[in-house]
Amino acid sequence: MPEILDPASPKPRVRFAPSPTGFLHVGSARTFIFNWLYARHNGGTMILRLDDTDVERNTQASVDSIFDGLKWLNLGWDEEYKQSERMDLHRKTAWTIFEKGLAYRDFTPAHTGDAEKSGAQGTWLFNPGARELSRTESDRRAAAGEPFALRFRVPRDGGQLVRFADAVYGEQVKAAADIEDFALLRSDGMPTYHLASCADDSDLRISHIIRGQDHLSNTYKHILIFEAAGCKPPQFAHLPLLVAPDGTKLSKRRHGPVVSVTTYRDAGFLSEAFINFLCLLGWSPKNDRENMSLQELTDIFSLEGINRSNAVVNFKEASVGRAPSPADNSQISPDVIPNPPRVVIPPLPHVVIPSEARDLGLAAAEDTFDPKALWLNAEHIRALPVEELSARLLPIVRAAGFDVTPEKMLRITPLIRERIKLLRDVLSAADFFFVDQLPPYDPAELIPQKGDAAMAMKVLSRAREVLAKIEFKHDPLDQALRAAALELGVKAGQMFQPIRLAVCGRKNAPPLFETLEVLGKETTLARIEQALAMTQQ
RNA sequence: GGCGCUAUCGUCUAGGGGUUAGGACGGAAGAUUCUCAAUCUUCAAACCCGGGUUCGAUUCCCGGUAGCGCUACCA
Repeated sequence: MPEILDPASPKPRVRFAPSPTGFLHVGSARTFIFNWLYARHNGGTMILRLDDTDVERNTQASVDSIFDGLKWLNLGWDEEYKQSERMDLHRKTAWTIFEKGLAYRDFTPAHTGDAEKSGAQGTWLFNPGARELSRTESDRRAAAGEPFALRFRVPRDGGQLVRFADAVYGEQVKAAADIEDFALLRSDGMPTYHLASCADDSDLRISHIIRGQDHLSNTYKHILIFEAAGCKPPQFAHLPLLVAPDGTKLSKRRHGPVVSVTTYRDAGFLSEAFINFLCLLGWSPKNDRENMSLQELTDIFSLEGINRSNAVVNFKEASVGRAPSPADNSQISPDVIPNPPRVVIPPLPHVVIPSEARDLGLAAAEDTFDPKALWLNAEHIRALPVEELSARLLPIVRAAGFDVTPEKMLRITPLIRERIKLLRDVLSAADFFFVDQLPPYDPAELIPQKGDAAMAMKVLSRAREVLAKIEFKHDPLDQALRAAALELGVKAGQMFQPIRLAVCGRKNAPPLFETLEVLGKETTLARIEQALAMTQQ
């Protein structure tokens, strides 16, 4: 419940007001973040309000999805409301406007749709005759039970102008004559978005409305409502839209799950990196800083840094886990599906055969997201203390079916920390630490650069001897294996590479000595043994 | 169709009447290391078009074009 604040308080009150008609997408998430940042920067209040006045399209699944996404963002909010529980207020506001003569009943049946829309020339402003209906006539028909919508009586003459100052887009002016008589109440008595939104913003004493630019032209209507209701309009700040690489607005149908916040979560983004990334779209600190912590963002965020042109989220379209579509032939529109299918999950190492396939699986996920988001995520991963990163990795590894102790994970983490861009990459980057049995690999890969099968044999058998009798610590391993290489007359690289392959099952892996140290003598020797057996065939 | 908003490298952006138009991601090349990654160095890459104002416009003004938004008893 709202705390009672001094109405003259300089502390801003902002709100994020999603309508639960689809999953939380990245554009909405950014709006939430900017509101939150503004509130926190100024010591204000962040309000979450579910704008659920469209009973037809609202779904509980969507509400869940929005909370899912916001929970992951982990920013929190101070107050929470649901518009559907405040309809008395909305209606009261509507009738107040009506009593002032600034709204009228329109008994015209609702537009049935696109029929006239396609062929429409010019702009529809109001239904003929409705505006002029006398109050007594209007009251009589209403009393007789005739359905009507309540419409705002937009001033039609005198060349009136509606104006407001937008913190981002500057002074905005529009001729009232160009604004249609929009509805306040539907014929079923339900408030419309415009009415409910303004009534609530005023009642909740919202000081700043920070929202998508798609509402810029709606704002004139809102100004009209605020004024008709006798309220002072809040400050407005419209945000440039986030669009897809093709320039169109983000949509699940067209662009797939990449537009959903939960996709980023499931792919292994750190929420702080995701937030950082979103902040850089349409806003700039103007000092070339890019990699920023939440605290830094909070400290330097300001409305002045917001720019006016749309920003593209540079993802690769539809390369991410396309809906398993033909299977689910649900009739609901794709935009309404609350939790889109997850990203292609890199196949589990112990299931997959060729290492190329593994790499491809990973590449698919990485190619999907905006490269900058990936880079920032990698930066944030590296900035995390090892303990923290390890703790975040562990549940992912376990969920993939590997039994790893926190202690072992903590030893593995420093080895892969600079090699992963997404948390999920741990599965492909550290797979060989988790499995008992390495997936099969081509024995030909054991052959070192500028070497042959004989050299591989020679190196591996020598390694087997040497490793059997030394301590598995970085320095001794380093010295012993280099010495062995010297004895055998091969280059260090030619010595290390067959061992790496035998032990990791692939060519690219973390540094050898650290790896052996974590893997331990027993596993290492067993894998070298296996490799030797393979080269013999 | 009407009304509105926007326009700097591929992408995110800084800048602003005179600049070698800056940074970042991504790309390319090189250095480095036992591979990969990380790191470092270097390179390629942009002011939508046309008028006007001005000694001088990428910057200011107008027009065009393009993109986007609104134009519902959706939000």
